[in-house]
Amino acid sequence: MEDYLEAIAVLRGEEKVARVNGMSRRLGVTMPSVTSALRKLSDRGLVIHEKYGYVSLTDEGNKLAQDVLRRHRALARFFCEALGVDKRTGEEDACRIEHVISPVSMDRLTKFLEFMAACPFGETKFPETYRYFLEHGKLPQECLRRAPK
Amino acid sequence: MEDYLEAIAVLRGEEKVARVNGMSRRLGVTMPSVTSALRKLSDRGLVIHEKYGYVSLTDEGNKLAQDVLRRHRALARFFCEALGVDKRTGEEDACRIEHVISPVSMDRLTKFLEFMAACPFGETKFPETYRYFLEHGKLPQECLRRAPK
DNA sequence: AACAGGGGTTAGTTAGGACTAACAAAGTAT
DNA sequence: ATACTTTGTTAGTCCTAACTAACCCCTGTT
Repeated sequence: MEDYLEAIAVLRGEEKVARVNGMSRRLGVTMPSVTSALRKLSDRGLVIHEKYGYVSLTDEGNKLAQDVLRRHRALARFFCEALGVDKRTGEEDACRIEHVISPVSMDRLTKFLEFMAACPFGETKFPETYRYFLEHGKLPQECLRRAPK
Repeated sequence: MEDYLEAIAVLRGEEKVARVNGMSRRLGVTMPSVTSALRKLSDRGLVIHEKYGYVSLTDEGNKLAQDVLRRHRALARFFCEALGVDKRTGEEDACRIEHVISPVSMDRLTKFLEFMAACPFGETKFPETYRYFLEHGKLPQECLRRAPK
């Protein structure tokens, strides 16, 4: 179901509106599958979908969708940028993992990306400095000192 | 299904033999679920299971189980040791992700762990040095030189 | 105004994977 | 040897999430 929410959010961003057909193609499922998913999501108060019309998200649905997207993007970045996996594969893995990873691990992974970004010149002691970063939310003094500007 | 194979391999390691009851408790499912899974796996030639008897793996089943275990252990190590996730959560995430991660990403993750382990004093330029490590299978000269012995 | 054709829906199926209830085999104790 | 307990199995049900086939809406063309 999260996939459907995510697809709606992305389509509305890319093409202004989300329709059954677009979702169907994006998700690689048939239109009846989309229709039935939308009915369920509508029952749960997450999407708005009047018959034969456009699809949009309720506030609650949007919150969920944005959260999935956040996870997706972080995972994709991790695989592609950090681990050097090709974009296609990284995206696919993000798509599957985003639904099963725990909040705790997700949080750590996000922090790891921040840590990488924060590291002056990419130089660091890993995982020692990362541990410090986790605890204090910033790099240790001696690490920052090495980075003028 | 991979979970069942994995459970058999682990139980045979821990308690010498795998039985339905043990698998049931380890996997958190009822015994009928185990029985029915075993029938399927047996049909596919992956496990050997005579009624009311012990459960074991065929060569092919064992190969698959060992592969899942390898993935599981690498993922758990990554979450726990690299990212600093608590053991419990790391294990749970490994359990779920091991079934959906692509071979490519799994390979990179494994390499990342090797990279971490190989890094003298844990000091490195990430991700630059990691990229070098990926390409050449070892740390660059100037990095090794800093590590006497 | 009729009518194609694409988008959308409904109805009905299938497959996987879990569950409960009830029964059968094995093991253990008296 | 028999009765009880534990372990396993069978049968039948449910739920989810996909699918196909067949039927609706809508719009643009002529």
